[in-house]
Amino acid sequence: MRAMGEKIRVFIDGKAVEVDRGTPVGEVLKRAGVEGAIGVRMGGEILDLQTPLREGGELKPVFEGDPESLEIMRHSLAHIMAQALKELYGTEKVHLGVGPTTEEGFYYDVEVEGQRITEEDLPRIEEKMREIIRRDYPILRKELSREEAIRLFEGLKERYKIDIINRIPPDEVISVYQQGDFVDLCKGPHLPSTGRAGAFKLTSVSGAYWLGRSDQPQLTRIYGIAFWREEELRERLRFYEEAKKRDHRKLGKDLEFFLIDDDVGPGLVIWLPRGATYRRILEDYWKEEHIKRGYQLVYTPHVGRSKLWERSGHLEYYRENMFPEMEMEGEGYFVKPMNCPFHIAIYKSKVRSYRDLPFKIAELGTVYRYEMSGVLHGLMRVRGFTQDDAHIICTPDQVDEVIKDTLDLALSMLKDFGFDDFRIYLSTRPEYAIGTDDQWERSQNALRKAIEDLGYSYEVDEGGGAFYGPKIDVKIKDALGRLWQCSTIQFDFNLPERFDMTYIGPDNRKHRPYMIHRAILGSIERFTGVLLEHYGGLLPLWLSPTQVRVLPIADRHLEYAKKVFSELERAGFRVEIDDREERLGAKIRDAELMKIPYVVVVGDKEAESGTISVRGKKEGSLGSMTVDEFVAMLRKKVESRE
RNA sequence: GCUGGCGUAGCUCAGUCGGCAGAGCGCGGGAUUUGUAAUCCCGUGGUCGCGGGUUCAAGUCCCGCCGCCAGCUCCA
Repeated sequence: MRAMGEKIRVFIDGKAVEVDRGTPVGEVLKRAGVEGAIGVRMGGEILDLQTPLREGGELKPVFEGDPESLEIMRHSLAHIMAQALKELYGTEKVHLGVGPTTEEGFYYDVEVEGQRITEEDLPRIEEKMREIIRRDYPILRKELSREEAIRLFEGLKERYKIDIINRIPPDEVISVYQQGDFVDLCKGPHLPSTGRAGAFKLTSVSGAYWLGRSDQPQLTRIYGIAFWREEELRERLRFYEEAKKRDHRKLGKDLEFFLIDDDVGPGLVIWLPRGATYRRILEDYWKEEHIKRGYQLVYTPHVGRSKLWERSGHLEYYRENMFPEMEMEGEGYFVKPMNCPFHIAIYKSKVRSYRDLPFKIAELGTVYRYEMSGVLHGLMRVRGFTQDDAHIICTPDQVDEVIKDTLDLALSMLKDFGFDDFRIYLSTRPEYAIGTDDQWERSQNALRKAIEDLGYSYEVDEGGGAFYGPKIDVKIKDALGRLWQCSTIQFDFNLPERFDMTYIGPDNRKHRPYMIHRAILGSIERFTGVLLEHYGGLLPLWLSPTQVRVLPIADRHLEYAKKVFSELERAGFRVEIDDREERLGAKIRDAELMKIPYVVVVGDKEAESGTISVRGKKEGSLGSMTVDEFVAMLRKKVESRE
């Protein structure tokens, strides 16, 4: 394999070294006088010390603690876990799938014959892993021919590994890594020895399909997280504990925002008075912003005739996501999974001139979709939800302007809610697509230009668009850092054709318009879930269902409390009064637990001087002030959406 | 839908080996009139998710279903 005598040049920290082609990276580093590295970065690739260097180039040594080093260490931990499983359950009983790294750790997909691995087994597996780490096996790399590799893994009864080998392109090197008597098919990179592994913990067990396909067998996926230092690991575990408290499902219950009732049905949300108050404020704001931007607001029905969904193509392409058909007077109806056909009916109700475009209609449209029971998740993934939907119909010339305006609206609304950490994705033409090249090019350019003009960075999902058009998605993070799609701006070259939508141009002839679907919050439900987690339940003042709670200290202060209460109410705030016979401490505690932004305490002192004592959930005690001063402070915060 | 785990009072949870279904909070009544995160006393509250089975006896063991949780697959 190694062509003797052939030299390659590498550069390390600006220093040039000449070595034989095929010299292991570790040897190369030693030659360059670099010590203590556990691998190198070469271009986009991370290579470990065991890997023979095939080409010259720039090498960046990777040391413990570098971000790339975690990748190497976590990868080795996956192998150590696999070895532990083999030792615990028998080499021939454990069949390995894949064992990659994740953002915080690693997992391995395995099949253990005749055994069910549960979370109770994890401590035992961890113990065995620590033992393997203590044994400090050197981790050796070997390169094999395809035949040798297949023979090796047939002997080990590793059917999934053979499956992988058969998928490796013919020109790629097949490598295995060995530690002790454990051998695994693997590209690497790995630590020099098992003893170098850092702090880890196995966190959960779940099922995962082989190759990610539901027609393939399901393996057991064991997850772990890993860091170099014990302290970092503990901090991460603490973060998960904290995140549990921020879970919108818990907050939704504690703060009395919403309810999902078993008798009503899974994935169907009931908005309780406090949640409904918040939602009303949100919807009012949403409507105002849309009217400002020239949208017309509409309402459309929740069901529509089967033949409408036939024409729209939903029955052909979307039926498995729809609630089943119902029948009435010999006619079929479906509950709507989308609002588009209704909005199109509005567009088509009149002859439209180019002078009427862009035509922008918006609706908080409640749709119902069948989602598999296993995917339902609080407010984030439900079966009935309200999209903040809009459709924009415009001429080809207006596309740039329309998209820019739409993206600007989307991002400025997200910012009003306090989100500035979002990710923007541009999805382009897939292999199978309808529409002309000109349409695709024009719309993809419009999308790209809008993002760039507004000065945002984005990722391109090449070929990730729908068959009927390209799109921009904006995703925001929940408490655990999981991304949820909220905003979407999507071209549609399909429906205008299907519904024969037209406008009359300046040439007095019919033309086909461009149509854009878009949602900004995505759905009120999901957005609320993300918002609750983002703020840990303490919503900004303008969105808080109760903004102020007035707490009289004793019965005799009730009259003055009521006066303060009505002054605040008259000033336009959402106020409550806690007139229970409880101690102040208890009333404060309850207000804190309900995450009420401000409480106003009134007792003898305040009644006498005509003031109030203010305590903010975030700020703590703010001392005494007049109601007018307090109102001015609140107004400022509401206006700035603080 | 799949794999694994879980389901006990309105909420959070305990219930050992199969042997009388519990606590705190809440809620109702009473006492207390209170100054920045829980006042005290008394009372109230159960189809142990649903249905079947084993057993003298099932919250507990077995089977089926429903729901929830984690992940897979899929999506706003």
